[in-house]
Amino acid sequence: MAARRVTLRDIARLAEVHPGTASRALSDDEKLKKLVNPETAARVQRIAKEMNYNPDPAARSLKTRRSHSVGVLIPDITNPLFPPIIRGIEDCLGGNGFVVLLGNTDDDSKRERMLLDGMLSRRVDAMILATAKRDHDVVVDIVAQDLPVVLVNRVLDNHAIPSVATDDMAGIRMAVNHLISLGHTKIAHLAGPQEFSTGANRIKSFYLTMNAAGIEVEPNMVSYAESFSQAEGAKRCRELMAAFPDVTAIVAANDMLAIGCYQAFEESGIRCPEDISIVGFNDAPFSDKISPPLTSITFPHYQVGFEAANLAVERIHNPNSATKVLFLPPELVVRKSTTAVSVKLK
Amino acid sequence: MAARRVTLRDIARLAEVHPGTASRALSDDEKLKKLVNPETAARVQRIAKEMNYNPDPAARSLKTRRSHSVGVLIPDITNPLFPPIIRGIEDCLGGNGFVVLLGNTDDDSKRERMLLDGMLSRRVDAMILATAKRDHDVVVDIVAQDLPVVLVNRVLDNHAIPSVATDDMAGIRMAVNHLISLGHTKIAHLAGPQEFSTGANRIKSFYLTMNAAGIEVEPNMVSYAESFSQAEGAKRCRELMAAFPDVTAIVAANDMLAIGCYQAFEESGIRCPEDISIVGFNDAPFSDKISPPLTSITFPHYQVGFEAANLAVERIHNPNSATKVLFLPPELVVRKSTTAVSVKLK
DNA sequence: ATCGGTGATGCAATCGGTTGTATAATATAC
DNA sequence: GTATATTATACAACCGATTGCATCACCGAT
Repeated sequence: MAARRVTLRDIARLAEVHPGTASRALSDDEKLKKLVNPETAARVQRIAKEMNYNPDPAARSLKTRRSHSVGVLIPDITNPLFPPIIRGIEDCLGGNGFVVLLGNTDDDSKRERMLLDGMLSRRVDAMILATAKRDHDVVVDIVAQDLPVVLVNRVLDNHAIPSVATDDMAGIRMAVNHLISLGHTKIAHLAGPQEFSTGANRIKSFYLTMNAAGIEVEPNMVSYAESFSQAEGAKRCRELMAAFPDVTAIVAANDMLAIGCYQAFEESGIRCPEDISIVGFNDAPFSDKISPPLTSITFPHYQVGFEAANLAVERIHNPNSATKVLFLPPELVVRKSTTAVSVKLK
Repeated sequence: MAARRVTLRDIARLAEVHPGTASRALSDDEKLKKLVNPETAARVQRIAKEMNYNPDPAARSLKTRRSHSVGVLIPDITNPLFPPIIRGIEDCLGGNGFVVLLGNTDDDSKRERMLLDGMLSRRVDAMILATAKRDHDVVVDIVAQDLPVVLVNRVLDNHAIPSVATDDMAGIRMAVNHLISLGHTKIAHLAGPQEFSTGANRIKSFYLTMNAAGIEVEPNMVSYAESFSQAEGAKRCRELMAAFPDVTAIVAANDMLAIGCYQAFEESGIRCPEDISIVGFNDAPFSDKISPPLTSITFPHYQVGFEAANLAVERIHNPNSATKVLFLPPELVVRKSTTAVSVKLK
């Protein structure tokens, strides 16, 4: 039946006040609200509730330039890393009366542009970017619009933008030190694509940690995957194993790459963890179910999303609030893919 | 800098026409557009493009009651079944100029209500419900508002609402027949919760298929899980194995339950597939990576989402279009968790 | 020359809240 | 008892696009 929506004028009429007064009585803004007599305000509020009044967001946003919505851009929701992050974002935002506009960019800047435009034109109150690329085109663009932005899962080198992420460097440090403590020294790194901050930070930390332990990294014992995919993992692992048969452990830049390695191991009859140990990164939801269960670096995905949304809300309410950069600690989850180094029988 | 947004009046001024004329020139509505002189229209359009004009959605939606956004309600994005569906929805919607408002209900009707209200008050043009519950409270509520609704991943018994899903019955039929063709006759069913249409349809199909094959299902050889979780799967599987040690195969209502069974098998030293075969449902992303890789029923998740969105768009443009109910075919993916029945050595 | 018709455009109301300013009513001060 | 604050409310413009209606120019027909 679609009964005509109840409007501010309706409740004003019932409360026998002017719409303007009614508006103030229902305002969240304390400054405005205290302009109206408490009794009148109470009456208006009661009637509004009785009538189940909901202000029209279009009308409101037309005047106020506020949409109570936040745009979220991620590479691909199909990547198991993102669902929990999104979930955190949505929970926080929803709790604050905001709604989430979601877009998948596929790391394609044309798509990203398009989605962003759509969101900007819909007057989102803030943007949360979970894209991991290191270029900041889009970011500066948004900043130029005076729109709050929060990065999630990555930070800018200069920490100029509010961000929430895990500490990639610390994570890799834990991974490497774990292997070292098991007696490994011939450790290879299967690095991710370098245009992602995650790929770049992890490789950096690998070198630093190895050096700190006094272990020299042989040239080419770090291999670069062109994507965070299983196929690339397998391919690079094959090359690595062929070039360095005496490697006893691999630090993979993420779980997908690690799983690709499993495949390469199997092909060449290498047993994991007996012959080689491997540790992943991200602790993807299935990492504990594969065989052998993968030792990995986990971090609180949900909280990362939640906190990012929190920062966004803070920024919306106070655009001049401090530019916080939050790192949530990673943790090492030891499973069955790593074990003490054994003397290889030739 | 936040340069003031360019408005319809701006381009009207530049094109030296009245805003009303400009509006018509830029309208998608052919009826309106042909009211204006083609030359004038072209000029207006050119200027609009040059000035990078974007109509304010708030203003537009205030007048037209259209928001060009669609609400999507799912139980939990963290459930691996949903990301590809969401992705399909977003791709289709985005291609049609709509934006997605996403909400996670956790199958909690209070949460669902809240999210729905938020979306309704934001004047979404349609709702897509991926919640699997069989009660239709929310649905009737939306229909009462004259708002297009599409169900995804489930259908109503009476097919009264446009929906897109896979054919649960056909899927289970394939699973059961696969086991039968491998020589199994002592087949148990680990059923899902019955308040979900998926749980209900799958159990029904199990009985039908077994009967059609002339195999009698022993009482209690169908066990009811209280949730689609690994823990429930393990628990029910233990009970089942204790009560029916001679069962040679299990049809699980979904992959999570099947994985729970793996755990139960391991506890009691039952080998899969040597001692027992098992089939899952959904083909979750990790089902091929676990050990043994799980035989499962797959269906085109992405397409299901895409088509659902398509239906929604169709409904938005023509509310009286036929109430389509689309079933996308499931497929059996045979992996290593099922094998020909072997004579058990006592 | 006049009229009806057609095509193109201008005009103005409208969608539903918000908010700066004016006004009225009451209280306080002298 | 008049002047001045103070408080509560009313008024009206406004956000930016849409659309029914009015208008006007120009056409061919009579």
